[in-house]
Amino acid sequence: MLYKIEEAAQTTGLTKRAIRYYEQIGLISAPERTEKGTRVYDDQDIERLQNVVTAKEVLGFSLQELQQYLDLKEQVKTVYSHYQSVQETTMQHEDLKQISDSLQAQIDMLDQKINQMTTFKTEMENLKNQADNVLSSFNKEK
Amino acid sequence: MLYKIEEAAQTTGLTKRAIRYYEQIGLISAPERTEKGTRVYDDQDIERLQNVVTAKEVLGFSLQELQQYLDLKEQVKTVYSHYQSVQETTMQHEDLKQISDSLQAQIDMLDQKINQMTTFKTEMENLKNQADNVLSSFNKEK
DNA sequence: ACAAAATATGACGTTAACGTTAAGGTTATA
DNA sequence: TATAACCTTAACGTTAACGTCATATTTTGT
Repeated sequence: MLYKIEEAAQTTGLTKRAIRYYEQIGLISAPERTEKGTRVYDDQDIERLQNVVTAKEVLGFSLQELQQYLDLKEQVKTVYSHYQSVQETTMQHEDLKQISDSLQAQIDMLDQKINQMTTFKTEMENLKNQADNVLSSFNKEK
Repeated sequence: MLYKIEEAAQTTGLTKRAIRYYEQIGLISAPERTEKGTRVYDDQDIERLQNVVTAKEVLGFSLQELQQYLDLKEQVKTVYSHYQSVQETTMQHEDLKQISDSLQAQIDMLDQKINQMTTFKTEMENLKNQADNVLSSFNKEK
């Protein structure tokens, strides 16, 4: 399936302006264009956009941070797809270790956030129980 | 222990400007002042500041959203502490149900985010394994 | 084929969340 | 006690992340 920017906006929940902006700052790669310059998005493009939206919402990253996060993912995929010829490329042992370390840092950070969120959630659940207690004692008195 | 704004900034990782700004927009309550107007923070103040910082980082909320989140918590605490006299106050059954529903909405949202984050984490772990695989095959060849 | 609707590229506007500087009071310390 | 280091408010500056025209092309429905 192919989509123009309006449909892309609808399905991702972004505005057209935001999509163009993301393209402009390099957060997403430029999609194909028609002969005369109209942007055309395929399913993979849409999927990536969705991914960006979700990551932004969930991780609470700025677009810059998001950029780095996505770049890191891209790097690993590149490395892995060129796996066989990796010795011949400019990819150095050091670079790979760098990537691995960055990934570990991201994992640790996610872990921390997940733990903190779980704590918040527990707190909220306690609060809700308190509220519901008051509510039920309310109902008894009727 | 009592702190002036500089120390409060150091221990929370915020800037002095940010702390004053948070007070200004009502995100945190105004601390005590000395005779001549210097802000003085006690341990509870600091703890609340820390809480704000963590919540902002982890939840990725805007200060407005954070405001509502904190207000909700405050509401429940107020309700619960006035529990016995709740019938005599202006607190209506409807209001309580409203609060309970808001809390549930927050809980659901946290749950979604936790799930998504866990997904992201798993993805990162897979990527790291890939990177480490390449690394170890690198080492074997030496 | 032509009007209406959608798209493209500027360019300026807006809001949140502070940063920074200025001009004064205050507190600590040598 | 003076003076450096810190505090205060006020006001203007800055950056990110778009919103909102404006103007020109393109695409689409009839």
